[in-house]
Amino acid sequence: MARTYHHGNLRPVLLATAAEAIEQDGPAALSLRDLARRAGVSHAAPAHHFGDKAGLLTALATEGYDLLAEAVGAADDIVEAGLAYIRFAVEHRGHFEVMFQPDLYRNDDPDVVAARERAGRALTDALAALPEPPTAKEGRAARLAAWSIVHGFAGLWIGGVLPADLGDDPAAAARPVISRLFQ
Amino acid sequence: MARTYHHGNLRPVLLATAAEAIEQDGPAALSLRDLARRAGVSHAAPAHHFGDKAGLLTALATEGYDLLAEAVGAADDIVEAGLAYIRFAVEHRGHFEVMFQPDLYRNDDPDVVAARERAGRALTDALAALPEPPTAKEGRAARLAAWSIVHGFAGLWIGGVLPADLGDDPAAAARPVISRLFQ
DNA sequence: GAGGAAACTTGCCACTGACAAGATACCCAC
DNA sequence: GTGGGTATCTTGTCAGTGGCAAGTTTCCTC
Repeated sequence: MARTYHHGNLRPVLLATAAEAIEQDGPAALSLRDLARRAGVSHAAPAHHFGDKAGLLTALATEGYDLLAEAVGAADDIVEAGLAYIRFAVEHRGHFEVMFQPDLYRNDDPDVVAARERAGRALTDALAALPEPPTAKEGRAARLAAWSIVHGFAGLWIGGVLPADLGDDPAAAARPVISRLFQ
Repeated sequence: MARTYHHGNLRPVLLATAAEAIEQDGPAALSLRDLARRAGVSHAAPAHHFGDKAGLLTALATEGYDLLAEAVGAADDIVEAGLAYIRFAVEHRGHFEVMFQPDLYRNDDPDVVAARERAGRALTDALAALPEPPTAKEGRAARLAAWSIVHGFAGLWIGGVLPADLGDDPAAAARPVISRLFQ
């Protein structure tokens, strides 16, 4: 691949490299100049596509919510949807860490808001299989409980505070845990 | 309060200011030099007490785990312990955000490891009130489920992705949610 | 009150994000 | 095809940051 003046595919490459870098060193250590170096472009090239650092992370969060919606939507069982959520968080840790840290990006950006709503719908749909709750209030509590338990397990797993003898398969470790909520 | 060469109380002041700053702008935006300015000392003063930025955040995480252990330990009911966890996360958001982002600090520092274990014991103790599980495996799943649901709710609340009409009292909003797990 | 340690300062360097201005390649109307 | 407009990328610069080294001031102990 000859180096031309135009990279031609810079935006997605930067996003992918950013996700990888965050996965390794966390969002705080992310450097736009490092991304540019890895992509073989000048230090100011990222700014053209994303404006600034927050812009890049906004795009990354948007991509993350869409990936999450896809992953959860593909599950056909309620527990499987929860495990898909956890699998997404661990396999796309870079995206996940950004998504739920609103200080890192423009939380109210229209694109990210729309993507977040799509993901929210996918989660709600997955929970539609639950027995119809007696009141709307209880229905909401049930949805929040399900979301909380999978989000919490994912966060703890990523946070590195869980005992090491849980193994290295988060879905396998999570199954008996989240099953306690749906019985 | 006359300005003397020796600040005299710099370490705790820096920790408190750091927690405040992180609460406002997130851990990524934290600047040691800004902390030093706010405390009225030179830009290199923080390094004396903490070595480097990771050292300061290590101390902050340690303090956070101790505060968490205290908060959870003071609750006498299992649901109350969960709500105390969530209240801690929201009221000490600065500590909380650092604690579960291992990339930010020295995760294996002896002090922070010890504090983390103290907090873990406090959580386990709070769960001792649960009915004795038939197997050790189920007992662990129950503990992880409880930890996950409160940790997840706290993370979602802080992440700013929960619907706004939940109000502004996280404990009140969380009670019906986490109660679903203990019934 | 002397000596040594602790607390803090000044000065410096490499790196970063953001901005401005310029260079190059692409693409569409004609 | 070609000329002009535009998207893409580069070079240059600036203030701010973290970390290190060396120096200064205060405290504390014997």
